Amino acid sequence: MAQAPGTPAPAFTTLDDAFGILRRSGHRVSAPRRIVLQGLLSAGTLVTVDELTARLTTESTPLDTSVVYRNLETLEAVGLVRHVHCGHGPGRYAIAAGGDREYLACERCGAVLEVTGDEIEPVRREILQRFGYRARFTHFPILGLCRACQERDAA
Amino acid sequence: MAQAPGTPAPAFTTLDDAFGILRRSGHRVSAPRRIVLQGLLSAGTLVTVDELTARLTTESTPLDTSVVYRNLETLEAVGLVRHVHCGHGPGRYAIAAGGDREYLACERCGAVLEVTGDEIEPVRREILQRFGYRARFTHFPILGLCRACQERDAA
DNA sequence: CATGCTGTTGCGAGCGCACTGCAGCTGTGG
DNA sequence: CCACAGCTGCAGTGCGCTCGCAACAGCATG
Repeated sequence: MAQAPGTPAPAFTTLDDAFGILRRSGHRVSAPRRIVLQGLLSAGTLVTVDELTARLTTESTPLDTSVVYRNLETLEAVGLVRHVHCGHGPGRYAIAAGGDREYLACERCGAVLEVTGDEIEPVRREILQRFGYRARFTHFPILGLCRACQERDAA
Repeated sequence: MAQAPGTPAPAFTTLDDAFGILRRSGHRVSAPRRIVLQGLLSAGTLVTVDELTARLTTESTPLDTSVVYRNLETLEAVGLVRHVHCGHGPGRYAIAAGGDREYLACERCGAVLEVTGDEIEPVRREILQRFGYRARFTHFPILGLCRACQERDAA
């Protein structure tokens, strides 16, 4: 239920919405910021900073990875973006559209399944009952084998 | 049920047992190897490479971190050691005593709860039923808040 | 529309963790 | 005791991410 640390879920629909949210929280709407947000929106899925930077650099002006990192951090702080760490390797970012999401990732093929807090609640309840831990898979997903990789294993 | 990738569970009881296992799998029992294994055994809990190196360097001869990494890798390959990644930060290593273990880690205080595969099976079953993923928490734990930190939050 | 404050950029440097290459050394089976 | 893998020790590399700082540019304000 709770969103990323100390942030409401804005659920913006247009880029201008997002820019408004940024301004209202005391941030500026700079060119790199616009580009990053737009790039993330058009990517649609989880992307790494390098992927995002590469994609956005070819399409327009050069873009520094440190700037991308800083912007993603800012965007995440106001709730427009979230990111997840799937096993080793770099973090993956996405637009925070609507409520919170929890993740399952495949250790073999890298597939990431995104589910809502409600869908995963029974799992969390099971864990809480048995071990007393209040689990969150918003930032560090459940890792394992997806169905396809299990079937590939069976063969 | 399955142990770390492609390895039986040796369940050694003494250091000499462990050395025998090493030799039988075509590895040598060198001084650093002995020291690392002994250090890990006497640590009792999950330790990082840096902690282990520091602890073992003061007690004896200098020890290179790359050697420690390589030895831990070898020891893990023969099933004497395992390691887990709790959130950000370095991996944590422990003696692989007996069957496989799965982990829950607290994002706030860093506490790590170690449970058996059997204990966590109901959780895995729930996940498999609902999402088709065969989850493993042997290498990447369930992250969340431990009981103590939840109570601290409530207050 | 001009001004100034302050958040942001761009660039280099740096950090933590982990891994690699290689020459020289050493445990081990014969 | 010997020879030959396997291992050590050291320096160096790579990746993901962060920081410092001077120059720049949104944005509120007059």
